Amino acid sequence: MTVSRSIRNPDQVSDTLRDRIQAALDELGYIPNRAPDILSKSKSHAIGVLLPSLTNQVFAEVIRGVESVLEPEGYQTMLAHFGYSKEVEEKRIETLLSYNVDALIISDSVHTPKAQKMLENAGVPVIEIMDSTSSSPLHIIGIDNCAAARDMTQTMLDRGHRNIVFFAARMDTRTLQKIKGYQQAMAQNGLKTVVKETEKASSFSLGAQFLDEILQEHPETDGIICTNDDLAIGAIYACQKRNIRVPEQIGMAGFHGLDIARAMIPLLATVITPREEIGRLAAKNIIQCLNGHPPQMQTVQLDYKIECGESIRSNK
Amino acid sequence: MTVSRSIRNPDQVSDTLRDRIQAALDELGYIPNRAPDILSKSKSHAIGVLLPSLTNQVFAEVIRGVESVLEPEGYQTMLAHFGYSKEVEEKRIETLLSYNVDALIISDSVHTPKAQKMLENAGVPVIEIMDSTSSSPLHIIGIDNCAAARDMTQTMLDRGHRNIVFFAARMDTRTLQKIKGYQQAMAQNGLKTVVKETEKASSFSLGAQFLDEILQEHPETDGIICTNDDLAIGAIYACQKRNIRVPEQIGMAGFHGLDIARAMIPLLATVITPREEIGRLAAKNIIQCLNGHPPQMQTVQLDYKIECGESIRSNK
DNA sequence: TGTGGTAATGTTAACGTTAACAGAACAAAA
DNA sequence: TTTTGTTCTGTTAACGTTAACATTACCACA
Repeated sequence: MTVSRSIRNPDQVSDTLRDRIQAALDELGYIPNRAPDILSKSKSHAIGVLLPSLTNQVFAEVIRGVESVLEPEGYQTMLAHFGYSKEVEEKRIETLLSYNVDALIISDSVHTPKAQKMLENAGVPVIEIMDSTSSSPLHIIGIDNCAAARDMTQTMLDRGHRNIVFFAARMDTRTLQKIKGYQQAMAQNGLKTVVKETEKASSFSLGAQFLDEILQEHPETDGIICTNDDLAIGAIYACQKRNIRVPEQIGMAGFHGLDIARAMIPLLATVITPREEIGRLAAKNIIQCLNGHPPQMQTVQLDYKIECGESIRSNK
Repeated sequence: MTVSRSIRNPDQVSDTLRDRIQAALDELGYIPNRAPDILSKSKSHAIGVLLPSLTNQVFAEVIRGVESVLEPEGYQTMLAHFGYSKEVEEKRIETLLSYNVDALIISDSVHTPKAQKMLENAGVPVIEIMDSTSSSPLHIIGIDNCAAARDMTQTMLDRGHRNIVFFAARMDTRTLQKIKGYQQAMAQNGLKTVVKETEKASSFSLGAQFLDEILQEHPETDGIICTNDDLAIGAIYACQKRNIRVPEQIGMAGFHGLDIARAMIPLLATVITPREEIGRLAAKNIIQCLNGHPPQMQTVQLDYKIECGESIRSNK
């Protein structure tokens, strides 16, 4: 007990004893064991973060935001990912809870019934991030993907692109929202919609492949809006190989504003999303909840920004 | 006790009781608690993975490799990152061990003395990954970064580039190894070396900035080899802006072979590294150790591949 | 010398699960 | 009926830490 005290409240232990204890700790290379504390208090000082993917740059930046807040507060981040599979997500939720995480950050609103029940009964704060249009009963922090895609589509329409196609991948909730926004904008202008989709992950090569296909299927295409920057960039490269001028012949827009999109030539038109801010805000909310201050608003909607770049036509 | 048994060895419990137990579990939404088991057996079924950064694509792919092996074996991956700071690394090692991870995968050979001691006394398998030339006493899985950089430099020399400069960033062990290899190749050919370096992270924009600077400082430069693909790609964009022809005027080579490097125009010359394989092998070794089969070889050196792409001159 | 107070150190119990052992229930054979 | 064996269910202790309480040591002052 005195050792325990000496570590946590050094001033309650006499100088002599404290020095002896410290010497012993150093000699033994003592590392405190968190398990008993987790067991007796059901508090692990770890926050579970459940994301679809880690290789996706977007989520990597969310993580950075989360950790930038949690780390100074002394919380450990416990990451898990489920590869866009609801069944895997269910298992991951159970695993994270079985480790007694103090809170959960999740990134989708649709779950298996069992997962849903676990989240409701978890007894710890749960925050959903990414899409603010989610119908989830949880506290939500994200952007309006539908409106963002609608805005970007309208921007392209305003600049003279008409036969705009949507490149989708990984048909998750957010991509579906973006498609919805694209369709709304097109419908408002009385235009037909074409969506290329796949369950595969978005990538540069997929963008190139989609471009080749769309030229066959819809040679009239003069604009493309993509669910992710990498698709758009891959498609631009494919255009360059075929000597198709961007944006004169085909306009190209991405989503997220990754580092490369803002460095490449032509500068990519894209929707800049506050990924790191989403992570930071989610983490701040978690901390507040854990300190007994539940959030007032159920949904926090963050702003996105349409960046026109050089890959769509310029304003008349 | 019967409930515990019913979950772990259902056939040792009578049908009636098992059904009653199952019904109760379902109704309660029971989630097993791992803490007591961790406490009494010091086994958490979690493996700690300590990386410098998560946002770096390279490490994201290492993680994917690790998880592809650990997950089917029923192990949870516990990720931590230390932003290239030895002090933060020390804290992270302590945290991971305090959670009773069953093994550790780390990614650097230089540690604070305290961290070193913790690793030695951890009592769990520790594997170091990434650089096979490491002087670490641990089991190592990685590639020979020095030889890879030497090979790439020699390849550029063979193809007529002479005034080759090295773009470095984030001066970690691996980057230092690459610089060494570059210097060896240049020295063998009696050529002078120039290294641009910074403690900042590599990025597209840093590559562009470095290019602008090197044109001022060393206008004779006709080749650049970069510690990471993003630097090289950023530098290529900067060349395009200045109407410098790649590879005719300046040859450009990257490192790692990221997805974009293999899709862009011109195709980037790069060293393709087996990042996912490193992760997979490390995880497999961990599993073996935990099953009581310590690895025979201390160091496993994996192959890299020089990919010439279109950003260095073609063979005479 | 004792008294009172404070500073320092010690004791106990609790957390949830499971290994190891103990006991009960039941069936079949003597 | 008792015995023997088998199947099922129950009891106990242990894991390492710390909150809460209990005790001891020490010092100052009368």
